[in-house]
This record gives sequence, structure tokens and C-alpha cells, in this order.
Amino acid sequence: MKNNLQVYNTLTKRREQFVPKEEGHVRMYVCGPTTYNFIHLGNARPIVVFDTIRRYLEYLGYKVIYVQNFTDVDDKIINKAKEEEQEPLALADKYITEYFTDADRLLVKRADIHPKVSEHMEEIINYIRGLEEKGYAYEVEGDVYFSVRKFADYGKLSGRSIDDLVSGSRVEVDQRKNDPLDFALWKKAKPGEPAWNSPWGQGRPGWHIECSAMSCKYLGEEFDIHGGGYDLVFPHHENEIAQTEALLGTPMARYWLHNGFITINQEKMSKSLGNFFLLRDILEKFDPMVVRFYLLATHYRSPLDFDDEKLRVAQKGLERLSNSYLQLSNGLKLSGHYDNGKKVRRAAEKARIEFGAAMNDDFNTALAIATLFDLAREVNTYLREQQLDKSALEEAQRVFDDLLAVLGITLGKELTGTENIDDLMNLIVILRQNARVAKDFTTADSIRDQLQEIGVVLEDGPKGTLWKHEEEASGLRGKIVEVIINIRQISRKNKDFKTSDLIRDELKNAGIVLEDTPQGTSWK
RNA sequence: GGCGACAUAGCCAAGUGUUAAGGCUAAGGACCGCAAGUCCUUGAUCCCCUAGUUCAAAUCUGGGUGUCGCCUCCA
Repeated sequence: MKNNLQVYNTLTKRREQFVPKEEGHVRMYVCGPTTYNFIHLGNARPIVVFDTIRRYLEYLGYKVIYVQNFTDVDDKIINKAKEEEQEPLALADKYITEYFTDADRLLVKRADIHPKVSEHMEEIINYIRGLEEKGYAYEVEGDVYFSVRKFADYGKLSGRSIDDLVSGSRVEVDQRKNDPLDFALWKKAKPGEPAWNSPWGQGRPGWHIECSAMSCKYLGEEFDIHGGGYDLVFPHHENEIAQTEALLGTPMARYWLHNGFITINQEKMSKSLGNFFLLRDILEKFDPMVVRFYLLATHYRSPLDFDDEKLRVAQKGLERLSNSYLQLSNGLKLSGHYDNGKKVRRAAEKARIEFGAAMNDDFNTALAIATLFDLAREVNTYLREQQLDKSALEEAQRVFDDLLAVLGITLGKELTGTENIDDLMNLIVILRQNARVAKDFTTADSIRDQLQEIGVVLEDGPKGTLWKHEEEASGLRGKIVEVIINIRQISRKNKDFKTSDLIRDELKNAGIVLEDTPQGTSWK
């Protein structure tokens, strides 16, 4: 299988041709969250970025095995659980559930495997024992440490030398360690802490060992892509490399990918600075697709500054694409067989090619999105034609669908859970069109205003009136019926019984029966 | 102190050797009863400063300035 995919590899600090170890298959591992809180926007970035990378690899035809772990055994979880007087594992599980609630809304596909630390103690302990046997690990009073100086390549990922690290060390030195840089593989349990049996007594794993043990279990030696936030490069990924390569003697992963940070006023969004925004709070104000679009509108390795204004800009941009997509769907209904669609076809083809070229360039989603805007403009221009060629529009729609699927963005689709309101809206559009033809703009505008109030927007175009509604709205159908009834009251008042009877008949066709009573009109 | 990244129009953001993508905003025009939307036109003679390399640089090299990150948990 051939591709022209270039990826920036943190390990070599270069862009490289992507060649998976096994032809046609990609094995990738992404460090997931420590689950002791809801995820914030900074956590969401790698989730969306690597989900998109995975989608693109699948688009290229690779069979991808995607593993994303949950750290559910950790000091922070233990502390939080203590505060809330809860079992640590129960707390971790709760936030794993909450994680999926958030990730699902961003249309992040589930990983093939979501391993948890708590369910891999045996693998982790065996891993540490293997390191002990090879002389890379040593025990001190129930703790087990990794001997950094025994691993000759230590520092190769983060570009540091051991001596630099020693001199710059801000960590309090634990005197029991042979060397200040040595890190814990296994930590002895203090009373009341969750603990597992091990050859070194009751305890729990250090932070880094889980990823070595679990990636090895599910992906084997030298898997293809290891991803995560840039702050994981050191020490987390550096230590993973040390552990894995010390034990297995083979490279841990071929390509190391790291995303840049979300910043607030140019400063990293982080839990310790306290300047973070929970994803779900943002989703109160913005559509998940807007957030996803915002995250992908900048290259994944660049810093990305956050504020509401930036999300509003993303929203406007996404609306432009949405409008185009909607107009395209509508145009399709009016289309036939004509031979004027050459330009659109070419634009669709061009978009597909350029989108691929952009993504091949280290997943340049910012540039890839620009190709969608180019396509939207061509489509919008074509839609002004009197005659629309069906197959050309279908081709454009297919390209939109395929490329948006890679980005994990859906546009103008029927949202799940939304009632079908096509029949009622068609009736309203006809009623309003009649009013407009009769120059009864008061009624026409009133209809538009009433619909706007319930979240439905009308747009009059050269090809008739289009409608769209922003949010997933339950009970929308009922609200629309109310609007129609209001319209009918006006016609009855004006003794326009032709219109009011038309409305009653049409509603009957839609399964809605009106009953006029002295108290007003009821419906069922 | 050590290591590293970045600096492009009002804003956001691509572009890593050869005419400066795209989006948002703004102005003018077209379709149009209005609204919304779409289309067209207008915007950096120039890419933080500076000295170089080159036929050619936003893109490479040296120096400077500024901002940020990692070196402690963090995506």
C-alpha cells in the first residue's frame, strides 16, 4: 500500500515518510486522561486530534488498531477520593463514564481498546519483574525504581542529557534512590491506599509503567504511532521508552506525535494554573461541532489560544459550510440531467485531491479545511444556475461527506432525536409564499418571526424558501403546529376561509386534527 | 541555569528557496419587498529587527528583540 503521508516525529525532530511496520496496518497508542475530574478543553485537543488522525489513516485504507488508556490508579485520584470520602476506583470509574459523555458529543470514535490500569496489574507486575531480572530495576523497602543511568539512550526523545537533567532538577531528591533521576515503577502502599499484591509487597504501579505494559500487551513490540500532548514528552514518554526498550530491546514506537497546547492569553491551560475550562461548560454555549471545528482549524502542533470570540469565529465559519451543504441538498431535489456540471465536478475532484495533500502533510487540518471552503464557494456559485445537474451535485455531496467524515464533522444532517417536521414546514412555506405573492408582507414577516422565535430560520432564495433549525429541539413539531394555528387564526379573522380550510385539510393529511371551539383551536 | 518552540494583513491562520492559501471582520456592487444568505470586487509590494548565503528567501545561516513551553502533576 502506497501513501505520501509525511508525519513530524518528535523522536527525530523531522518530518518523515510514514511507513507502518506491517503493510496496510497501523497500530497506535494514545495516552488518555487520568480520570479524577471532567475533562477540560486542553484534554479535548489530543482526543480530537488523534481521533482525526485515526480517521484519516482509515480513509487512506489502513486497518487501524487504536488503543487509548485510562489512568484509573493514581495519587490525584486517591487524594480526590479522600476529599469526597469515596472509593478511588469508584471515583475513577465515574469520570471514565463522564469522559465518554463528553467525547461522544465531539463525535470521537471509541478506541478499539480502552485499557485501565486497575485491570492490568498482572501485566504491569510481570513487566517490572522483567526489568528487575535484566538489572534495570531495584527495590528499596517496597518501592521499585528504574535505573536511568543503565539505559544508554535515556533522553533521546526529549533531547536532554542526563547531566543537564541533574543540574536543572527541581525535584526533591529521595535519598533512597540510587540516583536522583530514577523513577518509580512500583510504589509501596501507605495505610488506607488502594493496593495490590506484588513480589515487593502491597502497592501500586508508578505512572509510566502502565503505558509500557498495556501498549505491549495490545500492540506488541515497535508499534507505529504513539501520541499525546507535548507535555508528556518528558518525563512520561521518555520513561516509557526507557522501560520498554530496556525490556524488549526493540524501539517502542516508530512515530512519536505530540500536539501543542491550548492557551489562555498565551499561557498554557492547565490544572495547576487553574486557568482551564471544562469541556462541558463550553458545550453549554457552543455546539460540539463548533468546538471540534475550532480544534481542527489550527495545525495540531501549534499552540491554540482560547476565548469565546475564537469559538464564535469558528461558529461563523462552520455556518458557512453548513449553509452550503444545506443549499446543496436542496439543489439536489430540484436537479435533473444537464451537462453544465463540469465545473462543480472539477471543484469536487480538486477538493478531494487537495484535502488529501494537506492531510498528507503532517495532518494539516487547517489547510484541509480551506479546501472545503473552496469547494463550498464553487458549489454556491453553481447553485445559482437555472438548471442543476444531479450527478454533479451528488459528486460534490459525496466529497463533502467523505472529507467531513475524516474531520469527524457532520453538517446540516438530521440530528438524531429530532422529529420529522418536513411536512409541516412545507405547508408553512407554501402559506407564506401565497402571502408574499399577494404582497401581504405583514403576514409573511409574521410567519418568519414566529418561526425564528422557536429556532427555525427561513431564507428566501431564487429557488424558493429554505428553512433550517439550529439545535436539536424536542417538541419542535408541536411548536410548529402552534405557529400554523396562529396563521390560520389570521386567515379566519380576515374571512379567508379558503386558506384556513386548506390548512385544516393539510394538517389532517399530516395526522393532526383541529377542533375549533369557542375557547380557541385545539389539536391532537 | 539547561533544553526547545514560535514571531505572516484589524483578528485567526496556511505557506519551510522562485508571482503571499483559507476563514472572520470591514467597505462597495449584484440577486432581493424586507430579513437571512450567496456571488463579485477591495486588503500584507510584503512576512519581528539586523547582517549574510543564493540567480532567487517569509522560507537557509549568524546576531538581536519579544512571547511561550518543558526540566514537578498536567493533554
